[in-house]
Amino acid sequence: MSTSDPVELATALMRVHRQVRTVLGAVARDLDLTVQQAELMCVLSTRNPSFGELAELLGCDKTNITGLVDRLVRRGLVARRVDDADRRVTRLELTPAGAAFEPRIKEAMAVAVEEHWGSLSTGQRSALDAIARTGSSA
Amino acid sequence: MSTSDPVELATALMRVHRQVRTVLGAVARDLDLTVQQAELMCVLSTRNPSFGELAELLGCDKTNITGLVDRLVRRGLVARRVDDADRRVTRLELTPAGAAFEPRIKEAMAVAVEEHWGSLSTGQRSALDAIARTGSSA
DNA sequence: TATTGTTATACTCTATAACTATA
DNA sequence: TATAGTTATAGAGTATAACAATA
Repeated sequence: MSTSDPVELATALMRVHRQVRTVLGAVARDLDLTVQQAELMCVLSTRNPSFGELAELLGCDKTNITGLVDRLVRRGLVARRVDDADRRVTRLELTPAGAAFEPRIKEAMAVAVEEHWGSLSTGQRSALDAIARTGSSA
Repeated sequence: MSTSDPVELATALMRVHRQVRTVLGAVARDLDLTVQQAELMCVLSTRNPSFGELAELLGCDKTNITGLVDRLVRRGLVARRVDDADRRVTRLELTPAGAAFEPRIKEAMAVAVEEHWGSLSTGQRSALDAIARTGSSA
């Protein structure tokens, strides 16, 4: 069990990725959201990114952000706001309805996550926290 | 920084999920695969799951497995095999070409992952390993 | 009758290329 | 000329419902 083997690190990350995806998918569906919509909502709770930044945060091409945002705008959860400093840039923000809804996503995720990973020790949780902060600016 | 807060645990997992998705997406695209195709290939390296088990492992409906598998069959990477004990069941296996290809996915992921998370300590890596094994049978 | 995999359908996500508006 | 967001397009992933084969 050589935990410093890069392939094992990759395997573990892929495994966690699959598991989180499954849990998040179920939670999102219960809230009538897709995984990507849920992720975007949660990102907005701490930032007002441009569309290009959103593409980087969500790991997809910028052209996909338009439609993704459109569907959430149609539901009244997010709103576009032109950047005053550079009018080419559009920033995204939660509407009041979106700001009220976003904590429900995280809380539903928290409940589901505790069912699967509730037995993790404090040390393991802080390690996960470090991993989450290490990866990149995302 | 109360790492035992369930919402923080959920937030960290969602963050890792997004980051891994971004990295895996880029790696998969380089190998002319989608994220789901790459995940399926890696799952097959240690199992020969039924289609129902695959759906659970990948966190999607069983009806999606048919098309996902079809595209990999068309590329000669995987093969269906009817279960002798229960002929309703189809099990999936890597072809020789698929078995030769699968390690390249994990190695490419390992290289990319080391770029992002290479600074993790041994303790953090083994914590991640525990998290990956805790979630479920997946 | 119940279960496994498939098909049909509709919608969402995805990248590539070409476009508009702004810088 | 370069950059941010949009549109058009084609392909892949997604769930729901209905179906065929097997148990």
